[in-house]
Amino acid sequence: MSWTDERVETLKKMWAEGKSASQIAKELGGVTRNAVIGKVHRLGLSNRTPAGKPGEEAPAAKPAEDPARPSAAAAARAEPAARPDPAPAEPTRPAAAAAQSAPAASGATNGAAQPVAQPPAPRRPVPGQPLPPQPSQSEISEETRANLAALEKRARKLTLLQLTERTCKWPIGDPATDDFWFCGHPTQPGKPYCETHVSVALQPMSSRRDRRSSSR
DNA sequence: CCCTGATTCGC
DNA sequence: GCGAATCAGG
Repeated sequence: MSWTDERVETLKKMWAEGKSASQIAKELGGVTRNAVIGKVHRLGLSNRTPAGKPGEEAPAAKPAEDPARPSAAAAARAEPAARPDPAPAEPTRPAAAAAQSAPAASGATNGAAQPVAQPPAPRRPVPGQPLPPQPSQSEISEETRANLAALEKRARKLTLLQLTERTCKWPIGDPATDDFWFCGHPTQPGKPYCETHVSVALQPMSSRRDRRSSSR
């Protein structure tokens, strides 16, 4: 793969937007983040990270870093309440993450899975009242729920910025407060969540398999 | 460990 | 010019 004018332009645009080299590399395809970084340097557009290397002068400005990030809290608080997919690292193409995870999960299982469970985002762990009445808690077994509770306590408490393809993106806590983080445990290959959260996010087709065989 | 960008150097 | 290998910080 070569650096066509088009690809270079995409590179420039994304780099200016504060995208990381690995993100750009994935977007372009056919190149590694090293290639992207190398190209960035050859193009002359460099200064971006304050923590680059010692022995150099102190950077003057750090643009595109903040303006692209602060939407993290907003995006996180808006999405997870409705759907267990905060679309963490793709502000440009929110549909990409969903389109990527959903089919992958449904195809990986038995071809019959659908996002049904909702993350416990709006819930708050209150001492003395750990489990308020929740009639619409889907069809998650008590065992699984206990499993989740235990898992959340062991969460790595990753921030939005630390999420990658291999960190579980299950939101935990209340996005409106700072009691909010992401599970962060290793994901199942090709899936957005860890094994436990995959089991609650992507449930197999409903428990009703009774078919009235009219024929005969 | 995971991530990030920076630099080097053989191609 | 290119980018893998390596380095270095978080």
